[in-house]
Amino acid sequence: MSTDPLSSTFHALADPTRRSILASLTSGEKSVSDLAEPFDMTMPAITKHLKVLEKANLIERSKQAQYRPCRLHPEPLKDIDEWMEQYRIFFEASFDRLDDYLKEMKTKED
Amino acid sequence: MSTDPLSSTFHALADPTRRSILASLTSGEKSVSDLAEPFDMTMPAITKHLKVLEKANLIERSKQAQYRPCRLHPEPLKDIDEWMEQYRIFFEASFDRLDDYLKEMKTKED
DNA sequence: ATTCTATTTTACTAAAAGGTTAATTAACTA
DNA sequence: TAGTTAATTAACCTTTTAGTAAAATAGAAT
Repeated sequence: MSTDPLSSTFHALADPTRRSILASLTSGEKSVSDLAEPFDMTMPAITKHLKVLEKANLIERSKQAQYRPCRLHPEPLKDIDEWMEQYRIFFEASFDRLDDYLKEMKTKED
Repeated sequence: MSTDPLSSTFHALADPTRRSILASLTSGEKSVSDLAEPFDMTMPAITKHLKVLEKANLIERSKQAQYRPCRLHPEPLKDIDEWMEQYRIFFEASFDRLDDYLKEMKTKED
């Protein structure tokens, strides 16, 4: 896997378990066991998924007694949102707006 | 890699070469050789990257003589954009708006 | 001090990713 | 028809991923 931030973020999101963990964190901080509960998977597997999310900077961790709670760190999602910007014209555009855009491109060529 | 559409899309985007190929296609249809030109990589490697993009439905291909031109198919990006929706409150929100949101959540609990 | 609970680390596995070179296919060109 | 160009396939290699089971760590509770 490439190590640039955008690649790390996309990679972390390319797994349904990890996306589900993130969604679970939208309702607040959670322990590892809480996060693991919905999945038919051993704890070490969850630990690994959390490491991937942590390396992508999508979660932050702390310590409370023997717990290592996780919370959402949404900044990398903002970076993805900004990366998407260059494509919005292609998927958000009405045909009219795309047509305008293509005409604009042509004008710049002259 | 998981085979659900969102995972395929995120996986395809988790590589700088593939993101660069997509960006290159924003200026229109391109042949494989055209797409390969900026990279210090053999043609089979590019062919593989194109297959990943194609499986993720991010590009479409056609035939013109001995060429197999690619064009952008942006729909899966729209799906990502929609998936992001649930997180916008966390990364787009002013602190005030996030505060409102959290109060709203609390209200729902009662 | 011992035991229980929460989590991580280690060691191992199988499959997938991302690249290579060499061979192959397909269509144009002289 | 022979040769050239465009692209893919086949075979191979190395690293990473995603999981496991078993052992280790750390703090809480009895």
